[in-house]
Amino acid sequence: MTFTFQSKHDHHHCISDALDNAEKICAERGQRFTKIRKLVLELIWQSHRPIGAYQLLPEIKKAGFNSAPPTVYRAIEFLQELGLVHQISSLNAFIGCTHPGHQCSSCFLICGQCSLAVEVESDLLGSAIAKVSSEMGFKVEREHVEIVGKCPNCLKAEV
Amino acid sequence: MTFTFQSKHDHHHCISDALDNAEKICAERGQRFTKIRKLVLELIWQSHRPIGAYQLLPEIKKAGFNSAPPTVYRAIEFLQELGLVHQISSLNAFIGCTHPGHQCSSCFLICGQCSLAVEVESDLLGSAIAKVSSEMGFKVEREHVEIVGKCPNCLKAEV
DNA sequence: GATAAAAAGTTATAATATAACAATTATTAC
DNA sequence: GTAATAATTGTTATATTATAACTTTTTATC
Repeated sequence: MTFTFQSKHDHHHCISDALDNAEKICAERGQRFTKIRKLVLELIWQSHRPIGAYQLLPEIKKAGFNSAPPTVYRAIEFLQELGLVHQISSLNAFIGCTHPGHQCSSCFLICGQCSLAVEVESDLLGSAIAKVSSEMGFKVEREHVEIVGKCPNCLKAEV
Repeated sequence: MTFTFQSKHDHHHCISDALDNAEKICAERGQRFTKIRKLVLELIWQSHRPIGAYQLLPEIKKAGFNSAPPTVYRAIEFLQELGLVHQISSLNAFIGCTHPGHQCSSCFLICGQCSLAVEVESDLLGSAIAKVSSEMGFKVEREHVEIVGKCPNCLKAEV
């Protein structure tokens, strides 16, 4: 049921799933899922496109919160630490995690045209990284795998 | 002869190799390897650590060039387009390419402690990315694979 | 309810990157 | 060789992204 570039899907379901999941994970870890944190997560989940921190500020203001940068960065940091949000470094942007709690390696397929991004888990990828690292005597802590290209929708539209 | 976290190597050789290579690639492509471009490449190659654009500015000034940000960003952009330099997005930094001209997928192993970074080529990684992408109907254009962790030197020093 | 801890508000600023236009240098055509 | 053209670099200003430091408010604990 995860998003796979197919344009037809019930996105409200994506959002509510993400929020429910967050609620659960916060509870498990004894962390507070405050209004701002929830709002920021919801705003990040407004689409399957990575979104910049500053783009969230106006909406946060509309919702009646303080909308200075630290507000949104603090919420994002919190969400990242719980694995609910990922940073897409090459875009200076953030996206909701579609596999929260999973240990498996994942990568982001990011369309350079429409900006849609899909997170894909892959054991093959994980083992490739593990092999490369162990051969170098390197101990992996974090992985950032961002693949930029064209999504199937944009490829189809090209013809 | 590529750097692999082993601390003992003739780094002057790394630098001169990189500059020679750049010279050759520029010639092949009919591009001008100007003084600034050469200097910036040399400065980026001063170590095997990703370096920020602003860190280069003082050295550029010392060398008697204009040292406003556009100077260095333009040179970096040029070098990136020729595949001589890579951006490490997660650090907002740049590093010299150790496999210029190669088509193979590569990833960066970045030590979170000493900041040393090694670029490793891997067919296994390439095929994992190819598989994941093709399954999604996604056409790959660029890959950013950044693995953060601990290098063998820092692991050894830990005990 | 008092106390301590956590979170959010607030102000200021740091760090990174680019836009826009002018001046210079190199290349090409004649 | 010189004029015209293109490429590169200089320069000024500013946009974008992110964090530091301190205050106030809210929540949890005793």
